Amino acid sequence: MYKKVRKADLETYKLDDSIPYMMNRVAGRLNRSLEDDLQKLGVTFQHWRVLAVLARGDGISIADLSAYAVVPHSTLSRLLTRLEGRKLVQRSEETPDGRTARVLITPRGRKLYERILPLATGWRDEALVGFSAGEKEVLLGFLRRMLGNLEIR
Amino acid sequence: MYKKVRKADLETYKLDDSIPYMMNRVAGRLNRSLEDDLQKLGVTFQHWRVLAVLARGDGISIADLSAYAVVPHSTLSRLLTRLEGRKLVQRSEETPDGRTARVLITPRGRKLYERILPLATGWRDEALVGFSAGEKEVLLGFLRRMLGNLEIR
DNA sequence: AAAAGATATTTGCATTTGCATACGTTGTGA
DNA sequence: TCACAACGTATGCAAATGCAAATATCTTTT
Repeated sequence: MYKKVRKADLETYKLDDSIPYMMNRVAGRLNRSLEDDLQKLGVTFQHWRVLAVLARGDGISIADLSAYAVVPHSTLSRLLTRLEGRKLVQRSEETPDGRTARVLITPRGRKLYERILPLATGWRDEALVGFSAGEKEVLLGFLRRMLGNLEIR
Repeated sequence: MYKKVRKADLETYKLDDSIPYMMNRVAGRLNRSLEDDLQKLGVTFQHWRVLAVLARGDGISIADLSAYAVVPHSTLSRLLTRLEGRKLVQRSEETPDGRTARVLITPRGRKLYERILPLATGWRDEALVGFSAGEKEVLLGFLRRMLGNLEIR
């Protein structure tokens, strides 16, 4: 047995009132804006995501990186190979475990990250024009709670 | 001349404190969860997005659909061809303009939409556990403001 | 301690993606 | 009204994607 669509849902459901939809729209536009900037640097949005995660904390496994960067394992594996080819990241030699990888960001990668960061924060600020510090904090709190709710139990 | 990375930014910038990053994580997890459900129905998340937009309002152009569904034109064009093959949508014969298309959702497409809707709202509700009605309204307001800020001036 | 099961990553393969471009249609200025 | 710019959509092509399966390593069971 699966949930039936309640008639009320069907009638009242409006896309613009849907939080997931609106989040996708906002995130999508934000990502696309940054992507346009990144293209001039010969970088992909995915590249940026990986670099940003690694810049925060090096030496994590591909599985963890996959979760943080919101990219499937298989995609990430090849993405890393490409990034390694450009000397932006590096699969560490010394792993804690024969199967687990430790992905590191190179100085070159970190430099690129620092080059991109202001572009990213610029678009963030653009999106948040008119938001008070308090409002931003509330929004961040909401997002953290949502992520917590969705975390694997 | 381009903005320099302020040292403070570099030191204090934490990924978990980044609203765009957190939005991508939340949206990403939400999308992936729904994707798993959709796979069993032989449908893609992109299919759902298109159907959801069309269910709200038929007969829009591909350009508009592209904006609402957050999918590039070229991708959407072929996506529609596939959906048309499955009789879920239809490019209308009578267009207002020789170039502009009018995309319609078929009864079959609408039925599928109604089948999927409870799955989507289910994940939304899961993410919003513990949120009061007021909080949801505030969050939605934030998202609308952000989208407004990013709209082409 | 060998076999079976878990876990982490990679790879084969068919599909999808999106940039650049082409195509057909409509609007505009000389 | 004839060129020519602007617009909306489709397509060629190279690259990226992701599911499923393979590989390699570690863990548990018997």
